[in-house]
Amino acid sequence: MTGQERGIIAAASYEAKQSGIRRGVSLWDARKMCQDLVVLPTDYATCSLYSKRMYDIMREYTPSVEEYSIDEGFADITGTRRANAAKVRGFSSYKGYLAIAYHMKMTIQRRLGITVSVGVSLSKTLCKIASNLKKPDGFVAINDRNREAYLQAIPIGDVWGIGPNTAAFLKSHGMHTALTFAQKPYEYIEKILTKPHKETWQELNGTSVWPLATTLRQKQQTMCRSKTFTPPSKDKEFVWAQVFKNLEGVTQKARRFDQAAMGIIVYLKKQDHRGYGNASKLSRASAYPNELAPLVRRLFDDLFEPDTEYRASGVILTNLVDKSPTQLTLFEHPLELTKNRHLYRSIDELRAKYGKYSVQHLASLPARRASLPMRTHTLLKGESPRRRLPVPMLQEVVN
DNA sequence: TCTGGGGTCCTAGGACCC
DNA sequence: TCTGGGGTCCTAGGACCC
Repeated sequence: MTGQERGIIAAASYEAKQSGIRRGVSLWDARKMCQDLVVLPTDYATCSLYSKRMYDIMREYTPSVEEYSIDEGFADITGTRRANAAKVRGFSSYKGYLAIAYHMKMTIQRRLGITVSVGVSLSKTLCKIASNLKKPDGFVAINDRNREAYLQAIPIGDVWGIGPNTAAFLKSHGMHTALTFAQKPYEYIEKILTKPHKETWQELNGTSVWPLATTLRQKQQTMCRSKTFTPPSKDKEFVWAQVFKNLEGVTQKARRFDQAAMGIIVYLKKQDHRGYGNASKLSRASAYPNELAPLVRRLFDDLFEPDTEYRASGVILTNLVDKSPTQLTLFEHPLELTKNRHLYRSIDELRAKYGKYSVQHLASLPARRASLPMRTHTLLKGESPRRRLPVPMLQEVVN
């Protein structure tokens, strides 16, 4: 089970799931459910190495592979029977496409030493259902003949793309299983649902409407940093420091990917768990907190209500663009921009070398102090870089 | 389920135009 | 006074996913 760093379970082992522990359960509750629970930190590096190897194997069978997430992908093997015939001949008693899928599953298992569950079917949604049926070592094919029998046993809320809201809505209309939903006439579905769920209906009925996304998305469209603070706070300057910390984090991430934002959203979460946001457009793309600070502060001031408890804050960079050739507007000073570029390149290098808390804007210190009382200072003193850190200069911009 | 963090896509409705 | 018909673009927020 992993999820140490966030206070909730990010992924649960099959043993843990037997005790009722699922993704999203708080660590507190999880420990209550299972006394000898083992919680591990997330090992992203190892996971992505295995992920890459798994996708490489899948591509040995077909070029049409979608890397849906780190541990879940789609492969379209339509039309590859001839190409794969020699490879899979005599390997199993399966024929045709099933023989290819089974060979793929067993090759992953043999080379990587992990089991995977495979679902073979007519659409992505049906494949999801099939692969979920016999985890962790499943091999299930859903075809026209057995489709209804399988769908009958699937609760409507377990269908990929049908979340809690739509599940409740469909139940109120008498649809409790994937089958009762899929069997409604399309004219009826069309009246009560919108595009995504109409498409889910088609996918459940064996019509594939979601093509595979076979090319990796090169750049993200938005980036976000958010943090829940415990306990919640009414203290405006504390909450502001949290916002600023998120601003630092999210702009650093953007710089790492050579992207910059044309828009920005500041949001705060109240005790009702709802987010309240304030958005603005930028005249020019930026990924520098000192440039963005005055604007972000204004957005924050407009948003913040006194005597209100806030439990989380976040900053979202929107309309991200490639940073490389920055277009200046008529009245901007190239000198300032160059200064910023050098300044933040140095800051990013220092952080890479001495840790992410080694350099930070004064404005976000109150937030850091609350969560990491000692570490900040130890790092600053212990590692003492020769040059003076440019932090005071940044603070002026903030205020 | 007293609920973390990081994303995507879709839609309703307002602003604005002819 | 109360007013048509049609279009586009943008934004806030909902819903969902891992």
